Amino acid sequence: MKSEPTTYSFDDLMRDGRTMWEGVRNYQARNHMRDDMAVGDLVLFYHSSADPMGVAGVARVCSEPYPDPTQFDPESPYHDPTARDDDPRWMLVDVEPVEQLPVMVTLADLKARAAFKDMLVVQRGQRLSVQPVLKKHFRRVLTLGQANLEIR
DNA sequence: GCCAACGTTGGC
DNA sequence: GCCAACGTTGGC
Repeated sequence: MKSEPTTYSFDDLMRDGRTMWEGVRNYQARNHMRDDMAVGDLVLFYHSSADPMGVAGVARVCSEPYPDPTQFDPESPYHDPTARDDDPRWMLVDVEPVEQLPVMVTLADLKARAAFKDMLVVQRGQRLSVQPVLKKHFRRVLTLGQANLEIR
């Protein structure tokens, strides 16, 4: 999951303990949250448009998908006037922090390694803010980031 | 600040 | 249903 750290960083998530992944307004990204994520799934938290860019930490999905309340809020920058109460358009999940990576794994790191050649986030023009990660890539990021966490 | 990629909108 | 125009994302 990508976030611009000036908007919401991994540090912010650690401070908050939990957050709604609000504001996703892309159908494919929404579908990943709505259809492909389950409570307990681990997430790579990626800082985009930042210095440095890259994976800052590991988070975990901690809710079922539910309607993004900001779509109904006229005050919100994510307000969607076409969304109806009885037919919500945008869904989200909550996430909680698991571990900050002791060593951030930057986009440059990912691009420099053949192991990540087929990882979506390093592909040119890949803008999806919520995207699937192969287990082999996830493991490798944990290793490079010197995470304490291990996954099976 | 630039611009390639690419999703969405709306006229036809 | 096509596709040009337009807006946004996000790396550089």
